[in-house]
Amino acid sequence: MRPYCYRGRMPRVVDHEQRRWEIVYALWLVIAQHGIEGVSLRHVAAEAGVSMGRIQHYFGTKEALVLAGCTSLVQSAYGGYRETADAAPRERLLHVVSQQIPRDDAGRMGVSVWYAYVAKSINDSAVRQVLAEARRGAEEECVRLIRADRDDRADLAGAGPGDDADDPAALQQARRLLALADGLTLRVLVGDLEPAEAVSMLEAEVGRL
Amino acid sequence: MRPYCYRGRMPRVVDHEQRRWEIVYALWLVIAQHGIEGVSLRHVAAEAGVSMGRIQHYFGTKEALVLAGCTSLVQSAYGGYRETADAAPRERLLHVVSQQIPRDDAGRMGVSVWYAYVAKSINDSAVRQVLAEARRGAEEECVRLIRADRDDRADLAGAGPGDDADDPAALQQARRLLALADGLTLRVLVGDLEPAEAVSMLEAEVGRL
DNA sequence: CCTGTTACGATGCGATCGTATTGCAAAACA
DNA sequence: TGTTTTGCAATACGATCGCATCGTAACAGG
Repeated sequence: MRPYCYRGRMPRVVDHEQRRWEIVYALWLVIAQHGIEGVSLRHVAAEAGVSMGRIQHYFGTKEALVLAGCTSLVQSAYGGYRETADAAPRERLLHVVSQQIPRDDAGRMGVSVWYAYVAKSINDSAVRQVLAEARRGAEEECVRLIRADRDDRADLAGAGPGDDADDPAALQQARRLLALADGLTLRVLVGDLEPAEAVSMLEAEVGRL
Repeated sequence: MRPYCYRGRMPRVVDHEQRRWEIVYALWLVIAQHGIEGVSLRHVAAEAGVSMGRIQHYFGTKEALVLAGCTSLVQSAYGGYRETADAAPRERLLHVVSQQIPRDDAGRMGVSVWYAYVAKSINDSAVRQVLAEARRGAEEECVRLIRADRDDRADLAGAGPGDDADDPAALQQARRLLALADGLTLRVLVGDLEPAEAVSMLEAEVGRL
């Protein structure tokens, strides 16, 4: 996002990514505490301890800031998933569906922000596209994990992997798991359900594959 | 909510409930189209074709109006459920969990508004209490329906009803069904899932009880 | 040192917000 | 026919909003 003709000149060197991240994190705090309604450039600036001018400099408009907060949230979740790369498919599957269950205050904040964006996505097409892409990615990854897990167990039984055509059974399983995880997450978030119970329900569901 | 010493004097007779409902319906339209962020007294007044003064007269403050829209939404859903009073438990159960799946534009509007309130409930304790009470009611009703359905089938097999102690199995089934319905509803709402597929998944889930 | 570019704080503007206030028309009662 | 009470439209007000603009400090290259 530099000027079109960047040739190495950059006075006043600062870490742009660091600055942007500080502001996005403050944005998340504001959303978690006051909802998306409570987001104003002044509030975010105060929470981050910076001036409004800085936010304008790095994000331009409020809409761009809010959207950047959404993409950062998605990428942060994806980063957490990649750290499980060397686990068994079944463990990774359980991580995908139960990672969002809020267990501590940090988790509560993340999932509060996520739900705020979900609601916003109903009326905001840019946010909707970001979340739709993330959901499609999660769905496809779940399908892969379900098939990998099934193949693992088929190998134990001496059979080869199934056909590679699209797998409606696995797709439906994935959708069911993810939808169930979303619903349980909400109930934990509003205090209607204990985190442990939600996780154990998801474990049971994954175990029945 | 009349003056404390009402003795039948009431000039300028109007139907208060009708007036309130017109305003609440306009509020729902605004929420469905622009989200809760887009709610302002002026917008709602314009959508309802009335003056701001009337909204102030009937609801006082914006916060009270938004909360009234929430309780009206809950009661409207409850009214829809009571119309199924003379159906079999299993049919009623399917209605409870699949009624919120949006099938037409009216359904989409209702569930958009509902999701907006869900997100708001994270930071608004009054809304949270209304939704929590509704959720608890739905959960208890589902438990009743699941047990009634089970007893029906036990009667066919010649056995009596089970014990009346709290039923952890039925409770967990109810929670799982409702959470799954919430997650599927969201996916249909944002266009990631066809309504028919969501309903058929819920039918399969209810059928496996 | 000089010049150019970047980073960003400070400030101002017009729009919009929720709400308090005011005033008046219509209807019930005296 | 007043009088009173209600229903509501109109408007005024102060706060807050997003954003544009301006000024300047910091630094790189010449």
